Amino acid sequence: MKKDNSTEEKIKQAAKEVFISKGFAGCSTREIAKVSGMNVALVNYYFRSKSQLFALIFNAAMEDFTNTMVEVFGRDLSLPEKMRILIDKEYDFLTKHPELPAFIINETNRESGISFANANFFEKISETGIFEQCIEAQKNGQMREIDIRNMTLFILSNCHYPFMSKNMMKSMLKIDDDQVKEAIELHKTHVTELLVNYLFPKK
Amino acid sequence: MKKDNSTEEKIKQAAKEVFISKGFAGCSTREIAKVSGMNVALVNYYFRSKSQLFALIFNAAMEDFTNTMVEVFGRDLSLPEKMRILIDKEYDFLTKHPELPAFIINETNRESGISFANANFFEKISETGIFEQCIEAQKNGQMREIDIRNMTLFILSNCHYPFMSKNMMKSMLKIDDDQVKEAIELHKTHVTELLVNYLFPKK
DNA sequence: AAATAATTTAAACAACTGTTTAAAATAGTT
DNA sequence: AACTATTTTAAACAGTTGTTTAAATTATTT
Repeated sequence: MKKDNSTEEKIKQAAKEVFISKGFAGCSTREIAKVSGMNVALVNYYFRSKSQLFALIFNAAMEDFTNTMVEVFGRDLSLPEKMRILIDKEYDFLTKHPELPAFIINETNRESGISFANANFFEKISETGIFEQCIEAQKNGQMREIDIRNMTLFILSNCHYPFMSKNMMKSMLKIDDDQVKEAIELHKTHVTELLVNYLFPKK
Repeated sequence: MKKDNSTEEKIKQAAKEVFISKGFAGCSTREIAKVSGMNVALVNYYFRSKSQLFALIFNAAMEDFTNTMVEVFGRDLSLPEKMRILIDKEYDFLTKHPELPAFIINETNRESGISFANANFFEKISETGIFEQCIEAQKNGQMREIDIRNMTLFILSNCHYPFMSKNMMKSMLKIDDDQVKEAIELHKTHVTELLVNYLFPKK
């Protein structure tokens, strides 16, 4: 009945680790069992099937993934301030969880197509009032006329992609881990200026 | 001995299709055989193993993937012109091959780590003289002081991500295929202005 | 204390995995 | 025509897959 060091929790932690780094198709229930220190039967005893365990992990990851955006958009700040803080927080989060964007995008593209419990993302974003704030700013000429979807795409592209492409960059540009880290840190400041300048042009 | 409709070519085509849409771990040799209309033994008869067949497909995909950049950078044009044409061509290419960026990034992140035959990408880009052209433009104050690695990352982020995240966007923003297509087309023009304005600021 | 419920284990299941074998069919050469 | 080399086939291989079973162990309740 204890929640912390229970078998259930151990398996969930192992599943999180294994699923996120190898993907649904790239690992087996036996591997998850081994990492958790338990056996195969226990995985299905607590979670019924590989798919159900995966859905649990995926939805939690999705939640983490969208949290920052909802939280920052909900604050009482100007749009440029929100943008700067959001990018900063996204880079912080992704530095700690660099595998997450690739995991989510991959699994979202899987043939089987996930149930997607976090489809209420749109509502959550909507409730922050960010849309109204953008429309207001656009009316006042403080913000470029741009669809919110494109703005979102800008943010995600420039925050997620650098982390997703780490290994590709390493190979293509023949640089090592430290140089990648350095490049990403520098990139954050570029991205901030890039987006703020474009979305909220002076003059 | 004929090259075109041979068994070998049929299998290669099927492998390309299956590998790119499902990934190495997400498919079996039997599936590739079935799609090609052949049987399992023939796959290994012509390509020795699943891994070797995959390496073939991956390297060809990587080649296609980097071609546009090498080709456009090699032209005799100003940097802003190159940038505009490159983005246009990337979006064209990715409209035809939307699964490619996710495929390459995924497989590059696989634990096993691919051999990466196309590690000469850096040389190819280097030979176009783009680095010298950037340094020259930066000296003349026509281009922002930015590392070429970050410039590359900007281009890739804003071209690849929209296609990779198609399905995620569909779910998150609750839009359909047509709206995604529309948003991406519009996004291309934003990306062009975004990058050209930032990299080559007026004044 | 015995009786009941929850958890853990080892073993089995059928289906599928990548790969190999050896025989059959076809094509090419002499 | 007979002979050789290439291609194709069906079947088998050993190992892995997700999942289930039934017995053994532990915890909880009476």
